Amino acid sequence: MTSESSKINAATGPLGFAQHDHRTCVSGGLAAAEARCAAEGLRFTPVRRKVLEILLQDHRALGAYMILDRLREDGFGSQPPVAYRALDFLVANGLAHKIERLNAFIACVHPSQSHTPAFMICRLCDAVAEAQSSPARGALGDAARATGFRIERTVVEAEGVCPSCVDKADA
Amino acid sequence: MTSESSKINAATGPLGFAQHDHRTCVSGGLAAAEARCAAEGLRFTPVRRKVLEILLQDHRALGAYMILDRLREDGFGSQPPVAYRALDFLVANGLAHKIERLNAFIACVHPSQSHTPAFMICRLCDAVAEAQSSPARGALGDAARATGFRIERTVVEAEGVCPSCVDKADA
DNA sequence: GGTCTCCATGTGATTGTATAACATTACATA
DNA sequence: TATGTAATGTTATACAATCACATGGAGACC
Repeated sequence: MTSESSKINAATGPLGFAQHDHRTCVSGGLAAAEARCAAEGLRFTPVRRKVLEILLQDHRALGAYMILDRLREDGFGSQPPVAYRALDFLVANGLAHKIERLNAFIACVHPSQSHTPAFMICRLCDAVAEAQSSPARGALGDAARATGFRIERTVVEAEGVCPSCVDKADA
Repeated sequence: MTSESSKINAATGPLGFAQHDHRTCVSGGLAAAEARCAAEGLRFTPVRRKVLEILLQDHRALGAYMILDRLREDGFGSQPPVAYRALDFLVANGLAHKIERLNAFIACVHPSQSHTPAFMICRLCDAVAEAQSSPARGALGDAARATGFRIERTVVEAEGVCPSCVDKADA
């Protein structure tokens, strides 16, 4: 990673590219996950919790091996399957998302409701914001209906420049 | 690759999941690429041509190392950068697309016009159909405008079941 | 309490995807 | 012919993902 130093500081950076009190993101996210797992009889084990905590610390997508490094620092297993299994669990249960464009993962910002997420990825600072989408309502949905394709899942990711990087570029 | 045997035969399979005369796909695609490169002063070199030809043979996304194998068979260089550079050229000039969900590549079905493609990926037979999309007009565009995010490129991919696999499942 | 079973965790090894770094070749043109 | 540039080629390596198998703990059941 060559550009780590130019990245935003998550503690003061954007969530949905907006300023916010970042402390509540981690604690709130963990609490919400805990509640959801309890409600649905899922096992929110230490590794899974730790991985979600790691993801919640940044509004940015993390690669599996970055996560693995942090797991190792905290005394967890450090082989790839440890991270991938926890990530699979989190993604399967809507607590995290995979950003296909980056082959990387990010915590979900509203894990309570079921949703079809869309992402905005800043190519300058790597920040990622989650939005709602309903691709099945637009041109894609029309094409699917026309051909008889049955949509089960959609990936919607926009790459571009986030507001704060736009400002910096203009300045 | 475990599921090669269960895949459709491209020669009789769907394009946009519709039956068609597949012979014209390869020759027509190559001719269109040739014309476009000539018109824009791009160099349609032997490797680039071969890679496009390989992609045009299937309406399905091919991984880089699959492409590399076929390049080797035809006496081209067989190291990763050979394939990746040709693919970069094709993608940059709208002659092919990357399917992020699959980390794989597919020939563009209408390379003449500039467009924002969307893809429908069949999880049963791996066929991929290209459609149009205009994500900036929907919920994602609203979110981007609301936050000030400047969209430069979008990835829209739907995973599901294509019409012919739906039929087989029902039968 | 025992012990069985299931699931999660852990490890080592392997496969697949992508790029960095650098040497060489092909070609246009001055 | 000399020169600049784009394309090709090679080696090596980083990053992403999965396979196969061993271990261990939590809860169900007797």
